Amino acid sequence: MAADVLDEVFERVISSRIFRNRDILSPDYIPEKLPHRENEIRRVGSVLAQVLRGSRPNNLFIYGLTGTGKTAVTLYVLKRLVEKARQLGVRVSYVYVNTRQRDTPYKVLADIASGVGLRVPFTGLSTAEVYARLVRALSRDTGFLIIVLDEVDWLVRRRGDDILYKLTRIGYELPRDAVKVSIVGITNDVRFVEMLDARVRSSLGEEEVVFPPYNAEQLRDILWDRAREAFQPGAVDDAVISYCAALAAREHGDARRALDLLRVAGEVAERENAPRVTVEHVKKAWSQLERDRVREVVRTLPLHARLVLAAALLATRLQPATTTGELYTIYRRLARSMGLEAVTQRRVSDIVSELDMLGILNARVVSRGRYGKTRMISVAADPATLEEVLREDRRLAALLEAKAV
DNA sequence: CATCCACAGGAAGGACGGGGGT
DNA sequence: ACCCCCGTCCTTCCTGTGGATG
Repeated sequence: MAADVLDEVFERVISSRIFRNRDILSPDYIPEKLPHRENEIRRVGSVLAQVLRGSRPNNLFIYGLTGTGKTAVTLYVLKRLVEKARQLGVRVSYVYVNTRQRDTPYKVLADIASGVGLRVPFTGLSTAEVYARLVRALSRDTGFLIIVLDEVDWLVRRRGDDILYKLTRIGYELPRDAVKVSIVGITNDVRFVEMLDARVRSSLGEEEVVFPPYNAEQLRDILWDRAREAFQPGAVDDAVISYCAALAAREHGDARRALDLLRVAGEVAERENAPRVTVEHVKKAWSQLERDRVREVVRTLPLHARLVLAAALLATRLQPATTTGELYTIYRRLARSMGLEAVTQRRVSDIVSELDMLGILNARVVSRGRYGKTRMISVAADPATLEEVLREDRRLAALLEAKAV
């Protein structure tokens, strides 16, 4: 009997009425065509193509909001460039590091090192030692190396621009006939340059390309482009695509979100054994994506951060926004009732900032004149989802049960 | 118009656990 | 075995500040 159930599942997956090739909608997929990014491809390409003439490309800075195709365009250009270079007998390689996931100087250097075939332990060495080894390895290398630092604003915000400075100067440490290194910095934050040391700024900003967000119409083109290959004929219609595009356009034209949305909508439809994807499926997908995101974030939060979150949740039951001081009072009460030593208000302030950056809380600084300067803190994520995730911890569930704040 | 609130947020550093090189 | 380094949380101490109030 169990076999019959499984057979049914297998059959459904194999002969999907929805998907033809789901991978085409995956976030890692680099498509052959990038609609509405022709100008950007041309600009990035003409900077990096200098290697084909045997000269080091200028360092390049790419700005644009999330999901505007910065990463896709960069990787697309590099992939094509490496192919072309090989035909011409030019040695070109590149290393891609997402500094949001690899958010310390050590990890970034270690990734670059392993990208050029150097084995580096993931901890234990000093950063200076990894740098020295990297320099040694590069000294023996020839050709061109392009280092892509994606979401580099995260790294700089948290760790400063020291490694950026070092990396932009790595060429001076190498023999003249060794590899020529170029840096491509990608950032979501336009004001990011202001955080940089003037020397880094001028070095990294030798060339700049700005990626404008997509509008709903462009998003539709992008979605259709992928949907045609990813879905079975007739499995999606224009209403579904337009709806995805509209939702994503509202989120500053984020194509990644749009594609995620479409993929998950397809998955929902498949699970329901529906003949095709509907707008309802997209709506479900939207909330599922949000839940996944919140769950993922909350799960990795340290205990006191979760307590702060619980405190914020309790506070919003009474009022839309809470000051830092009020939040701290509630938090302290929660901590004490759990028999925990409360962390300082300074620490809670940092936790709030982190939660704000993660999009779980909203915190904006306001001045209330005589009544001081503080932050008004509110819950940004869906409260019900948040509560559900927090309740996975039994002790927190008990705290959230309490009516009185 | 100066004052002064209630914090913001920078700087320095420490405890601790996970992991080196030699 | 020894000492070293890093990242994560956290503390302590600190200077800075927008604008209602007196």
